[in-house]
Amino acid sequence: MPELPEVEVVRLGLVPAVDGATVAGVEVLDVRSVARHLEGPRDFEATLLGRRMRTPARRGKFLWVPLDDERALSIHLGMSGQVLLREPGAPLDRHTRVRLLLEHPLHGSLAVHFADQRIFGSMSVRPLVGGVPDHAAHIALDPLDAAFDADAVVARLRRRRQGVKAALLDQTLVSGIGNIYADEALWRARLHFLTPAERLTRARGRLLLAEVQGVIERALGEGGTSFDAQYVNVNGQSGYFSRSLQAYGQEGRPCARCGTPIVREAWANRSSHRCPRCQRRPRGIA
DNA sequence: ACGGATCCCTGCGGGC
DNA sequence: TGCCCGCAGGGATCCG
Repeated sequence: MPELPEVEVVRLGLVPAVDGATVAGVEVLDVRSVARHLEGPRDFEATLLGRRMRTPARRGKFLWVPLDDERALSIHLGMSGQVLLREPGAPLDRHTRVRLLLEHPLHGSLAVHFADQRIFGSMSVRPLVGGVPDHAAHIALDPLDAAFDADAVVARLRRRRQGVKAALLDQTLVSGIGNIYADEALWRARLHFLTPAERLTRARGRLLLAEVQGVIERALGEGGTSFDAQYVNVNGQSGYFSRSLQAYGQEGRPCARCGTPIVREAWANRSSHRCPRCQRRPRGIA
């Protein structure tokens, strides 16, 4: 479920809790949640135990906690993952799949619950390659990265024949964008999701990326997008950006620009939302 | 290179 | 009430 802003909210919540903490306990409650730890659940537990944690980092939707041994605890929230900070011995949250016990030199003991309803998310310990977990090596920089080069991304975008939404969702081109923020950025840029990326002018491409950046920053400022209790921060609280959505989930509601009802269309086994007037189907596209 | 389908899962809300 | 269906914010992989 979570996209870049939601993952960043989780990362920010984790920083003070885990930076400098030592892992004092690890319990895998559902082995499926550590399937990406190739050495198995027992190794996951043994490997983490006693490790000191450093400042959590993120690229796109990948989140990780660097350890004291050139590896990192890698966390991907998938569609329904949550990282929750709890008192030690606190009752398990629903769908808790992994529980960590940490000892922090300043804050004392703390439990970390990894809860995940659908188990598309995962935890694993992975070697860091160039500062990034090896299984995220193919992920492109995200729009919040200091080294993000918008012009370079636009240049690559304009070489793609695929529809612009498919390009935005391709994590090897630019990372962190999911279905919500793709629809929001396209609405802001007044682009139909099937517009071939190669048809964008350089200026239009830059504008689109600026809209991506803008919507991500605003969402982050609101604590992310929550539709229900599914996406929450490390303290179990929802974000407020769902109030500001203009396209995603707005089927039948008037477009904020022109009043035409927003439509929802099936696309690539998911949904796309757009204003049929502001975001016209491009010529020659069925 | 790209679109599309499939799989990994659980749970919800709507329609009948 | 109960059952079936569609749907859900991700992504790896395979096929054509």
